[in-house]
Amino acid sequence: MDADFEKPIPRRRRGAVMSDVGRLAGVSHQTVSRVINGSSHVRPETRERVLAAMRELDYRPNPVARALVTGRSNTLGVVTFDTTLYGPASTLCGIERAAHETGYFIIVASLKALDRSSLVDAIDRLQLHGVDGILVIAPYQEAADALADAPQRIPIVAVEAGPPDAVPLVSVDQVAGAMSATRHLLDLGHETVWHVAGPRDFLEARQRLDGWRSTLESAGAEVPVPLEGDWSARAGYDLGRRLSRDRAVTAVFVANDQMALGALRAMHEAGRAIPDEVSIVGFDDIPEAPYFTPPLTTIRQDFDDMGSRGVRLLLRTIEGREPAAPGSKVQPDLIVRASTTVSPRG
Amino acid sequence: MDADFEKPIPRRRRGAVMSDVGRLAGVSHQTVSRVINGSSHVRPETRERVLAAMRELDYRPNPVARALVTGRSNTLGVVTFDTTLYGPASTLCGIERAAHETGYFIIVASLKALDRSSLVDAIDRLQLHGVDGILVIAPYQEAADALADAPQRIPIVAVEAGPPDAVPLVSVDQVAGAMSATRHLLDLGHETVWHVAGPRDFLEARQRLDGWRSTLESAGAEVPVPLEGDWSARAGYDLGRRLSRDRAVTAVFVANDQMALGALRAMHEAGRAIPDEVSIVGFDDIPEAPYFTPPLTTIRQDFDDMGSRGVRLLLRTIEGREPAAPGSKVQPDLIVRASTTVSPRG
DNA sequence: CCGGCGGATGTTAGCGCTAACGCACGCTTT
DNA sequence: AAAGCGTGCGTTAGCGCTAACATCCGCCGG
Repeated sequence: MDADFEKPIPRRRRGAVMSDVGRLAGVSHQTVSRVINGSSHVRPETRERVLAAMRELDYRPNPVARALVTGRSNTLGVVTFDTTLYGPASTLCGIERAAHETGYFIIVASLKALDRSSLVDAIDRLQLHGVDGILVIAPYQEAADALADAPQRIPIVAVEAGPPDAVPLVSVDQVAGAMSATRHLLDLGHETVWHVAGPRDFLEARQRLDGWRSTLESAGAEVPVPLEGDWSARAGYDLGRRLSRDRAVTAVFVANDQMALGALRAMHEAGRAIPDEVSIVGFDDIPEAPYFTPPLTTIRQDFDDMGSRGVRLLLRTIEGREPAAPGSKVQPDLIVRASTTVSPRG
Repeated sequence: MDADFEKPIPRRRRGAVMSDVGRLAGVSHQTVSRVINGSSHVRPETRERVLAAMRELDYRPNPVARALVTGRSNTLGVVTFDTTLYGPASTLCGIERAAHETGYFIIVASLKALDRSSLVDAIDRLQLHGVDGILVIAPYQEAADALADAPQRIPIVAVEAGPPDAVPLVSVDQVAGAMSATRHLLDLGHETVWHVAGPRDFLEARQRLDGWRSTLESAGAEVPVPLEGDWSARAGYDLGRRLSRDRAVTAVFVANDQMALGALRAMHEAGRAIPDEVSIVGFDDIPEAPYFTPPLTTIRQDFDDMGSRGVRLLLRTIEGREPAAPGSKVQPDLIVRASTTVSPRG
């Protein structure tokens, strides 16, 4: 007993805790807490002493303990599905950067399957883990549906694509992008434009398809049957071969740059000159696009920016300002390079 | 007092907690804890009742509270530096997948600067946040140095590259990869092989450089002055233009596929036929490499696998089996495609 | 001269969980 | 039959922090 009493210093395996700081500064742990949380009711002199003690002990508050009591963790959850695709990967990167700048951590939950239960499950797990808000990068129909009727106990923002009105959404205007790609080709004198679409369960793929179709229709051009790929260069190649056999094809709008690369390759192998015989437009403007053979005309999406805008929106919601901000939609840019030119029949 | 006694149900804003489950099952909250943690000292019948109560209340344990008391969080930290590069992005993806499969969460801290303090800082923040272990993807010299003398209170594993012996390392044998690339070119009859290297502060860039140089030296070939790029297609293009002006250049080993793409483009523009006049080998085997013009001969690295092996190693260390496993090094594969052929002077 | 008020601080309760011990019970051992 | 021991639970302390209240003190007006 006495022995215990003689050594009041409980040697911790971890760093100093709040009461250690308090003891050294001659105040209670609560005053230390006040200093940390910027309470105004602390005498400047006391504050200084506490700050000095914190420095001396190299004290850092324990976020886990704080999270337990406040229910807030300074952590944002991100639900994503396939981080190797250029879009999601860049978006994630932008999110991370933006979160980091505002002092938040990012915790990632990736989906194993594309069904609704796995999306709900991921949101659930993140929530349980104490995140303050969630960003969802899951631009396909199932996810959007699931998101629309998921129980939302904490703020959620969808990035890239999502259900129309259920949650705030930060996205690029896919329809407008597809329209300007198609219009660009039409303006070059092509009678019509073929389309290599993305997987039909991807919202973006559908929107690009819609933009393409409507532009063709309103221009009175024939609407060819669209082909459907899986975003990969391989799919673009396979589909490109099909297209290369049809001499009527002079212009193709491909739903992303990787598939466009494959298409470029297929055309080249088939002896179809690009852009002289066939013009091709991609979508995304990946960093490599200017170095394709030929350099690819494409639609630029700023994923990085989208990520950071998503974070800012989410943070605003969390901080309680806007209860349900509507989100925002950015216009993409057409980047004209060497893969498109006037129609050979013009 | 009596009023309080009458309403023992404290309506919670969040879900049920352990004692709610206990109350419903007619046991103490501790017994619920035992059931959850699989203690053997619970009667099967009691266990069933607890399980039923959990199901009825849709109870899920609070990981934050658990983390506070155990000091373990089922969360792994990942320190990364630029997730848009193919390598780190894929590795991160592999890590995420592997972690997810074993029930761990991933929390990401990306470095803003490439100096040592920011690496130490990132590790620190992750640690504070309660992660159980950390994976570092920071394949450049500064980071390796910082890692080597960082205070390691929790298990750390380096992935892709790191300090030789300070921490367990999971990596691909870069030197061997560079050697097989260079040897491939030499075997095709090229007198020597030029090199477009990565940034010199990247460990991988140096190792590839070393492998290239040593192969040339041991073959008695002349060692040209290597060029240094920043991994981007643009750099590959700029450097490729330089190389294209020198008619002596018939074989180039480029340190990654993106730069190789730029080099391909530059050669093409300069009218240098590939592979007939100039052969080019890349490194990484990104998914688009087979669709370049021409399809790129390259060295395949399995990043995804590396990520998951990193996680497994880390988990083994955390679980306390191997205290300091040495890590492992995988051999990369040479993938021969159409960008290389026999020397035009052969 | 005293009640009152508000600024600066301390004390007390938890947040939801696990660890450590306590204790009754039934069974074996000497 | 007394002592021992393992099983199946309950009780009690925290983990490190914040929120809410309690307390002290100096200064004001009535």
